[in-house]
Order: sequence, then C-alpha cells, then structure tokens
Amino acid sequence: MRADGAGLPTHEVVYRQLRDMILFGELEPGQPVTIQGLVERLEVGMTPVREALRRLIAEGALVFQGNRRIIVPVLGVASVEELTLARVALEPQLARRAALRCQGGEVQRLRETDTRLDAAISKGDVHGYLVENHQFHAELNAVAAAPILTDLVEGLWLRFGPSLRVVCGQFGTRNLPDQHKAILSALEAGDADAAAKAMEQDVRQGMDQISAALRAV
Amino acid sequence: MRADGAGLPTHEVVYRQLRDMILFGELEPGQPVTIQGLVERLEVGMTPVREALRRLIAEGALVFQGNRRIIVPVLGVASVEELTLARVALEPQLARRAALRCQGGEVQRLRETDTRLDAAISKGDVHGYLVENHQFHAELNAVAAAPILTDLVEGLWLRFGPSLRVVCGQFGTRNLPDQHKAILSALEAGDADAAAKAMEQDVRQGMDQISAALRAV
DNA sequence: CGCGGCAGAATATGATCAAATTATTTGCTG
DNA sequence: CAGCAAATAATTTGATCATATTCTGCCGCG
Repeated sequence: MRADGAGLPTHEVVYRQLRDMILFGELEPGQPVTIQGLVERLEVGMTPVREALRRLIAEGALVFQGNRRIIVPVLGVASVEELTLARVALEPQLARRAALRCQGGEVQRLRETDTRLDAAISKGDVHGYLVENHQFHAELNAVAAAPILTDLVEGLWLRFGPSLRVVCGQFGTRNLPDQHKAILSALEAGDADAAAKAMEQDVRQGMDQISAALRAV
Repeated sequence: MRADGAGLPTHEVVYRQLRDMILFGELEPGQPVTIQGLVERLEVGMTPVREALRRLIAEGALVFQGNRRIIVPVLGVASVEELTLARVALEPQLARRAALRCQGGEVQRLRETDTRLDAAISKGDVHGYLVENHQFHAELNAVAAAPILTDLVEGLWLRFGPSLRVVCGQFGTRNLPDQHKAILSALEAGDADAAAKAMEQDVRQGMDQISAALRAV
C-alpha cells in the first residue's frame, strides 16, 4: 500500500522522518511545526501526523506552546545545564555497561563508524558528522543492552539535536573534538571505569560547544 | 462542551486520566489496553484516545507489543535494575537543587503532604499512600525548578507505577519505610549533600520493595 | 485603542478499510 | 469412533481518512 515504509504503519514512518529531521538538522530551533503543513508535505492524513507529533512532544523533541502551536525547542542556558547533568548522569553508565559486555566484532563496527565520522569532519560534511556521531553513540548504547536507559538518552539527544545543528552551522566541522578514540580503547580493554570517564568527557565537550554557541548569540 | 476537563482538550484529559490510572493502580502489569475499550469507557472519540496512548507509550508508561497490541508493562529484574540506576542518578540531583532553592513555605507544604502520607499508611489506605507519595516527590521536584529532569523522572515513575501498586497489594502498607523525614530536615537546613543522600536511600528502599516482590513470584 | 468579524489551523467524530486473534469446522489419523 | 491438527470463517481491534466543528490570531473598523 505504501511505497516508502516497508509495511510499517504510517504514523511510525512519519515519526521517524520527523525524528531524523530533528536530529540531523532540517529543522531549526524556534521553527513552528504545523499539522497541516506536514499533511501536505508528507502526503498523508492528519491522524498519523498527530500521533507522531504527540509522541515527539512527549519525548521533548518538540514543545507544545500552551495555545495550540508546536515549535522546535529553543534551548536556554538552564536547559543546556539540565541536559548536561542528565547526560553526564546516564551516558557514562551506558558506556560502563558496554565495556563489560562488548565483543570484538562490535568494537570493530564502532571503529568503522568512527572512521566515517572522521571522514565527514575532514570533508566539512555537517550532515554526515551529525549522522555518524549519533550512529556511534547509538551502536554503543545497543551494546550496553539497557533498553530503558537507552530510551532516556535517545530522548535527550532529540532535545538538543536542533541546537547542535546550529553549532555546526556556525563553526563548521572544525573544532569538534571527541573522545571516541579513548572510548574505543577502553571498550577493547574491557575497562569500565575508563569507558565511563571517557564518555563523560565526550559528553561535556559536546555540550560545551552548545553552551559556547549560546553565549555567542 | 466538556464537563470534566475545564477547557482542556480531550486528548489531554484522556492522557491525565490514564496517567493517574497507571500511577495509582487501576491498571495492573500485563493488562491489555485497547483503544476501542477506552473509547467506550471514557465516552470520547478514538482520535484523542490514540494521541493519549501514543504519548504514554513514548513515556514508557505503556508498551507497544510489536503486533499492534498495547499492554501495561511487566517489569523484569533487568528493568527494575535499570530504573533503579536511572532514579539514583537523577532524583538525588533534583533533591540537591531543591535543597539549594527551597523556601520556608515550600518545606511546610511538603511536611503537610508527608503527614497525609503517614496517615494513609497507618490507615492501610493503599491508594492514598500512592497518591501522597507521588505528590511528595512531585512537589519536591517542582521546588528544584528543573523541568527537563523532572520530566525524565516523571517518566520513570510511570514505568514502575503499576508494579509498585502490586507490591502494596501483596504487602499492604506495612513495611513501607521512607526517608522523607531525613529529606525534609536536609531541605530545611539547606544541606544539599544530605538531601541527595537521603533521596538516594529513599529511592533504593522503594525499588528494593519492587525487587523483593518480583522475587517472591 | 478596543471590539467584532474573518481566515486559518487544530480538535474531534464517525465511517471505512486492513490486520490479527479467536472460534469453528473439517479432514485425517490412530 | 475419538481426538488432534490444520485451515478457514468470523469477530474484534487497529489504522487511516474525509469531514464537521471549535478555537486562536489577525485585520480592519469604529
């Protein structure tokens, strides 16, 4: 019946499309999102659009403006602080679990993803950077095999996705340090503490970029 | 147009009703939740019901069973461990912030809530216990003024709500220790570290109850 | 500057279609 | 002839859409 989504319900397809648009930068903070606009743009009925939007609002990826208007969230200093706190509290724990469970093949795949990430950075490919960076963390979370924690963290990423995109728009892919090499070493050594430490560094560096961009405006 | 929800959209009213049913025990783990059943029971159309369900699924309060069936989550040992980890990581942070910001009046209101909680326990009133216990934590989170963290924590509560209810169903309101007195003292003293410690204890005790009940089955 | 109407968007309903589970029947085997 | 199994029929439930209704925000008029 539907060409794009292979058997998946429409609301799921719409959700994923919007999710990717939010994570990888089609949408910018403050931008309004209208139901009818999506109905026309995606050529689907409004029921599935509504469901996808409700879901994204529940995850914090979009915000419902009291009156009945939906926008992409604009992060303030306080929000970035909260997100940093939450990420620092959760993601190192996932890295810890990943270090304890990971197998050789999984590290290999993470290395390949990280290589593509570096390639995107050196090419100045912002979209590629965002995709591969997210992919790296998603793969790592999958190794940790902690579905609830992973859900929570994915939700956090959705909240700062659009703002991260703005950072890259301002500064390009220069000055995008990460701790992925240290994380990979720790995983390979099965050193949970080192993995957690490295992940905390990675998170803080990333969130600092957003903080800095906020202050620049 | 709507008698129950004062000006609120129907999907919001439905969401809150379901949320309270989940938090305070009308629903038990494993129980299926059907759209049409809710349409008849709540006497509303299916669109608002669908939206409320999508939202609750996104928050983890309900789970979508691959096929297209929705049930109240059944927590396994692994899930309880994850939830404990997440709660321990986040809720003490909220207590810490609350301790730094709280005013006299707020502590007063918390004390009153805690008094009602104790009354419910001694009366063996399970529903009252669940309501007041949630209220206590919700008020404390409000003091912390950290909307994102509060959102995350509220989501965690929704995930273990039904299972907590089961615990109370098995053991009644006996043996429900909490650290609320210690939390209140710490808040009054403005001692952030003590508040965090007490909260961690409170969380661990609560989750241990659920763990114990799981093993009992 | 305030008020009322107008346009547009969101909300809600019911109908219709598709899928899945359950119940039933039918045929085969011991 | 009894019992099991597989296939099929029927009912229930979910998904989508088109449409009617309500609300919000805006623009022009007094």
